[in-house]
Amino acid sequence: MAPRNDGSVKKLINRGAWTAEEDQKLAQYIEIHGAKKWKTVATKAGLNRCGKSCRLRWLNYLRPNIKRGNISDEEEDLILRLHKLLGNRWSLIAGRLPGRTDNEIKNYWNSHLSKKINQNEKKIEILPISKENNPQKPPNTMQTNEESSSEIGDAMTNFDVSEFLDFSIEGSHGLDWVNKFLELDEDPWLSVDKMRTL
DNA sequence: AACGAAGTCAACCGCTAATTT
DNA sequence: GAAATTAGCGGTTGACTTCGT
Repeated sequence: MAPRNDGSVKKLINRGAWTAEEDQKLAQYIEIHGAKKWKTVATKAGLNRCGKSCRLRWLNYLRPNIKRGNISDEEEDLILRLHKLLGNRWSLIAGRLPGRTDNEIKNYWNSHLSKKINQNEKKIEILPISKENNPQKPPNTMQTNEESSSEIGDAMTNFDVSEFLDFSIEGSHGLDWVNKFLELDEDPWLSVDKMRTL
């Protein structure tokens, strides 16, 4: 990505894509001094970048244990389900997917999953309403988060949000918690498997 | 092979919340 | 308690890549 030209002549702050040299400088500095006070990191590491940019680069790319590559089916399931529960709270969703960043999940959602859901919505719209299929709900229940608030509300009555958001709970990054919280989602109209087959 | 459209994703922006002075 | 600073979040942008014609 080429550096952007915002017309500023006061201070030539680097923008755009990071070079390998910048990455190395940032990683080395953080290894020694830790990842805090990003403004200081930017200057002390000898980076002609703003602190914000350094933080983002570290969190989304340089941080250890970053998982790179394709999102697995299991992870996709998780994202879909968590999004249903949490909405666009990407950092919370990312917190439940070890090695994945909020930015990555947000991008994945916008480029892959939102389309799938839209397609599914359209499919469901043209289906005739059938009590056999879903005696309790109309077919058009693949709604947005705003629209689904009542459903989320129902789910919320069955689980403790604060507990859900408490990352100190042992095993919160494992799969046990997934079972605990997401078994709630038994709605056949929202089956992730269904969406994947689209 | 050339071109435009669509998709992808790293990075930036603006805002709010939290923390420090 | 107020102001300043820092951290963090979600939305958006735009360069690059891939795909279709």
